Amino acid sequence: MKETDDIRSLAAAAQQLDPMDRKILAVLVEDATVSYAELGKRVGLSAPAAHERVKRLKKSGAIRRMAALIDPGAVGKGLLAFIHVDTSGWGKTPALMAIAECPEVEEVHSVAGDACMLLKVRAASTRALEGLLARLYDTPGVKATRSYVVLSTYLERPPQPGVTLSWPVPKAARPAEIVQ
Amino acid sequence: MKETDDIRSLAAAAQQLDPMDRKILAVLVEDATVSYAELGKRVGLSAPAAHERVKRLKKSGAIRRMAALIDPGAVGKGLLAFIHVDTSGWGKTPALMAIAECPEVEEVHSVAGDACMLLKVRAASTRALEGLLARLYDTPGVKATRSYVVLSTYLERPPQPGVTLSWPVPKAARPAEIVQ
DNA sequence: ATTGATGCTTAATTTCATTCGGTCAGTATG
DNA sequence: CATACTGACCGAATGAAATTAAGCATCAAT
Repeated sequence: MKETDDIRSLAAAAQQLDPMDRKILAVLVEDATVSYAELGKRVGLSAPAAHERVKRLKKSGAIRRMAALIDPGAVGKGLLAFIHVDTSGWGKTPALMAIAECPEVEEVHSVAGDACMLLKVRAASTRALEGLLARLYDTPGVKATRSYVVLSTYLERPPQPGVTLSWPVPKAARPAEIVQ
Repeated sequence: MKETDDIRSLAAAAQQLDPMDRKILAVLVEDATVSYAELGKRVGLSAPAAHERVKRLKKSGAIRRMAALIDPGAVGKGLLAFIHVDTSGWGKTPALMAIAECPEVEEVHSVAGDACMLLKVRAASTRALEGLLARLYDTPGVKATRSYVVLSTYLERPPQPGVTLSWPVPKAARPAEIVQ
């Protein structure tokens, strides 16, 4: 039996995405409402085959879930901001993580660089943003915050399956090759 | 006829989300695969009524689209970074906007604060991130960049329909009330 | 060569989306 | 007030799509 490098085979098995899988992902990331017949037609497969692939992609975790992407403005959350949080000591305290329960908070990352934590926040108003900042400063360990309020958004999309294969050589940018 | 404040009625008509709409959005943001019968059951509506609501939410733009949310690791993009870009002059040049074509670039915002542009980038490796930075520095008008590489992500989700109604009064945090 | 596994196909079945009247409450209008 | 209109809902019916089933080709390993 060929049981080499089994250590990461669990992850590897789940990540073996052939070109067909990538094509399917590319379609579904853009529009998850296509019928399996239509999806199959676009990638060159029958409906049940496409269905089988999608089922596998879901089970493996490559597709986390199908979601409705809503217009923040429509739900009255027109203000977007990124907040850098400096903490004293280790940032990931339960008290700080608790803000993740606010529906305003969309992302929480720990980052390398001069900030400990980075938050993406979408609120109804500057008043609401102030409320969130007040809550942040109330949290033990929070030393300082720097807010970057978004003036306008030119691009915002979920993770894409595509990867740029060749980057331009510095000082001579030419069209980049893209896969999927 | 009651034609008061018609100026913003175009937007207003599209944003009149009653509590039922919010409930529907809350369900669909989490799982867009539920049947209309199931959706109706969860919000207290018949299948056709739920269907009608969703159709209206789509048409009004409150629901932008249904999308598959994929695991970045599964497609080999394990590196996430936020890049602040300082530009000389006005940031939104066609040359700078062109990087939006890279599938690595997920977000492009102009922000208030000490950075002109803010990018959210997901790449396969530090090598790929370097390639993107190289391309950035090749772009006319780009003065400097600061990269914040994400060490770990604790929360990452699409826009939520919910809004926090009452923020804790400073220096006395109590459980926040949340609608939907 | 034979077996087993994988991945596909077409065809059949079942579930669900969508359409179609018809009812009810609220609201303007004669 | 009564009437007509509008908007939102429901149950039933129809049509489309998801899902299952059965059979076939390819490939790897015995």
